[in-house]
Amino acid sequence: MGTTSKALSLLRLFSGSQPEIGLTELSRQSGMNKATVYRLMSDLAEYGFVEQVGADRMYRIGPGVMRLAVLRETSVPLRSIAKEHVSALAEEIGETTHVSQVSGDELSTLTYAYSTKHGTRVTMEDAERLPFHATSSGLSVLAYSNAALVDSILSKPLDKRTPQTIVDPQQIRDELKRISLRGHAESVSGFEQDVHSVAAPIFAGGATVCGALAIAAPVGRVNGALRSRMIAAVQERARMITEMMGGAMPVSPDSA
Amino acid sequence: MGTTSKALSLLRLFSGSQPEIGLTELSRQSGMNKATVYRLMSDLAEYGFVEQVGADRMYRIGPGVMRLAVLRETSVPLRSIAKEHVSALAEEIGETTHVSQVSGDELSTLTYAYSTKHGTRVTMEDAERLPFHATSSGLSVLAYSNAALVDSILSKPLDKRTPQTIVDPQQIRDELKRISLRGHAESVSGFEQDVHSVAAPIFAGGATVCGALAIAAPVGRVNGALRSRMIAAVQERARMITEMMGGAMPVSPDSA
DNA sequence: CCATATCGGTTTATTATATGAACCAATGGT
DNA sequence: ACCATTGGTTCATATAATAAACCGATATGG
Repeated sequence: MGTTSKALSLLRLFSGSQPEIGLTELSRQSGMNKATVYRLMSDLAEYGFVEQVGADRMYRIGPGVMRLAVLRETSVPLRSIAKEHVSALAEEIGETTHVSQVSGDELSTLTYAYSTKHGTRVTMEDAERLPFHATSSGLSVLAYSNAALVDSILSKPLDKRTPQTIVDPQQIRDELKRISLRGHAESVSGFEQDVHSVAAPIFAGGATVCGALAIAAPVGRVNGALRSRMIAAVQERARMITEMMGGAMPVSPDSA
Repeated sequence: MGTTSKALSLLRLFSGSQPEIGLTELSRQSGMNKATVYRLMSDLAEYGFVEQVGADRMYRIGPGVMRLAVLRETSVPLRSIAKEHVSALAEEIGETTHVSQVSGDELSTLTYAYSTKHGTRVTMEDAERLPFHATSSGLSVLAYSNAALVDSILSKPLDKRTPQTIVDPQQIRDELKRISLRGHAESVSGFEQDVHSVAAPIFAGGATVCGALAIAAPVGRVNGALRSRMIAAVQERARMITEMMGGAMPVSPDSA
């Protein structure tokens, strides 16, 4: 594995639930020697990708990534456009909404909004990685992705997150076909027990899928009427986000 | 120069005025061999830091940086807090406002807002690097930075952007002392001809300066009354941003 | 239409950089 | 006082990176 790849892979270890990580723990999680990790993190720090904080000198993501994010949003303003829509959608439907984004073979939460309508709600974690196979967002993205990504995802061991999680590749492929015909994905307890979610894909740069918009609600609150409203609203908002970014809805899957 | 550093230095070549760069041009600007650039960019692309677009396969910043930016904002929400304040301040004062952020020895524009009050305005460029010595933002940051950063910046050749740009290190040091006493910096045509700007520092993580808030207006519109309002407003808003991030105004400079 | 220039991309002998076992100082817990 | 664990460092050895030269494709000018 190349040196640059090793350094970048260290950045992937940070998460919403673990925003700060010490040197020895980074070595443990990455499987790299502590001296190697120290050198790589020093290089990353020099360019602002990480910084050390506190008396125990824990690492966290640094300010240097912000300039790159600003540049990214100049070209593909997914997060800034999505932010407004997830807020409006959360208030319209009264449930948690979120947008996730594809980067290579990873899907991660970009922004989310809670509704104040209920005392309980489905909660989110910043920048959380979502499994493609077990979430409505992931499935709606796969339904419009090229065969290479689908094959890559389905050829790896699929985690059975809940008793309801589908992990048979052929069953997933069949479901992807159905999703591409109806334009949205739906998951009941596939990722988290007792959470019902629906998602629709978002496209950029022509008809390339770049993420998904989803609504998530406790199973007990989702009756037929709410379910219909969720489906219609998530598809309409996803279409609006796509249009605002100058993207286009595709004519068929495997269009990439 | 280490391999990781070479790769990361390539990312610095992207800007608001040059969001897409081809392979050969990257080689030219970086001084590295084209084969080397190709390999390094391939590694960066694998982790989502860059992607290639268009028939000519130009590189641009990729989606992978967004997850890191979300994590960064979880710890230091400077951009999201600043965004609201620069909008409000632009409407309050009627001029262009912006927040910039320090990353190592670089200062770059994080977010900005225009006022709709006038037909002409000072314009900004996304993620633009700002020289410390020639901008009110840069000077207000230096006035509260540790001696190592000040020495580093002032030991390099300073660019005389306009006839009014101060480039004598001793004069700048004297000005930094005055800025730290009054709590704001002011620049008239120091960075751009006929632009008058005032800035105040923003602190995070205790009393560490992390950026600055600035107002910029055409020289001809800045009379005594407007100038006083600009100074008072930028200091008050910078203090509010600092407090919202859990930072603290310092008691004296060189406190880091 | 042809020659030339320029681009993105590739190869591999040679060169440069990275690695990690062993070590150190500091800190916290028993 | 002892032990465990942390962040940080060193340098002989191992590994990866480099870049001159090359290729195919495309665009341009004569």
